[in-house]
Amino acid sequence: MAEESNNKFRDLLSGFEKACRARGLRLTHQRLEIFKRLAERPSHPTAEDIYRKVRRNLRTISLDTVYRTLSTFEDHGLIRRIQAVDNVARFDTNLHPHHHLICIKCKKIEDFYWPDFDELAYPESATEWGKIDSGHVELWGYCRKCRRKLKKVK
Amino acid sequence: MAEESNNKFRDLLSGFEKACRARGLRLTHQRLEIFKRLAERPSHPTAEDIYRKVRRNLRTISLDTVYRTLSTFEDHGLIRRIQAVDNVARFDTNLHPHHHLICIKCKKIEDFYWPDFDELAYPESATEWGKIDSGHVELWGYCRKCRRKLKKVK
DNA sequence: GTAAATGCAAATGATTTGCGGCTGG
DNA sequence: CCAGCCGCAAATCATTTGCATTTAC
Repeated sequence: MAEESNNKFRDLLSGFEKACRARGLRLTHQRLEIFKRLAERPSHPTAEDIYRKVRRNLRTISLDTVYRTLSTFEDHGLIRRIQAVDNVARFDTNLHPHHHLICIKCKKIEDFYWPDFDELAYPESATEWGKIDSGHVELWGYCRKCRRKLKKVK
Repeated sequence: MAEESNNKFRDLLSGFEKACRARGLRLTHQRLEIFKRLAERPSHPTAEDIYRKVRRNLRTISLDTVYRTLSTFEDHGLIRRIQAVDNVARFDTNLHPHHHLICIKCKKIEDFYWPDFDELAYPESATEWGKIDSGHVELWGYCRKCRRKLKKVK
């Protein structure tokens, strides 16, 4: 249980429990386990990824519970859904405002921060459209690893 | 055929034909029809949307041909795929650099332009990641129509 | 005790694929 | 002519849903 030694992890967990109580969400084993696996690493797992991880500790959990739980978490603003590539939803536990780098080749998604963008005022065409809630950037390109591979082929 | 009277449309079409020839893509009725229906309006149709439209002129076309054709067009950079909401791919025929406004409620996607963003230099964290090809912004919020509805409920 | 959450199995919906026949170049 | 394309039907893959049972509070 390397996780227990991690203060940040414990904070996330107690924050999660508080948020659930505040919203009347029941603290089930399944939800706790899913949240833990989400919080332990800032990756962008699919529902299947989470399912595989969670199953190690909760042998009987079902995939549809994972789907339902992820949707619930999303509805309550505890996680963010990324629907950018390959028709598979990925989930982002990084709730700080941030942006995504997506590799055209390997489809991996990485987070990055961009203060200059965050400070930019939205253009009129956007504010006229309606009430903007949030904005984020997707940068598409070739990650270092895939670039290296492409060069070899040439 | 209102389309024939439209010069912009004719230019798009002849550009398309030229691009196909240059790439060795056969100019089939299906491809032409699909391209025409895509080019006639700058919306963000799904494969189904296109299929319904194209069927009016090409009664025997099949949905899988539409899927295949859209993928082919995408591979050749003739259209852009938008995978942002609801697990349905939408296709964008606007090839000029632009960005998207997405309504949280009705999920409609609208284009907008943002020169200030386009001029912004990518941050170091991004350029270090790899070679960036393109960048675009998604702004999420409530469009005017949905906002009006929400206010009524309150 | 009771509403909410889960597990199971089956349904759904978008997208893809194998294959035999058609057709543009 | 013949590789590339198409239509058809069936498969696949992610995600959702109905329902009976279990569980957190």
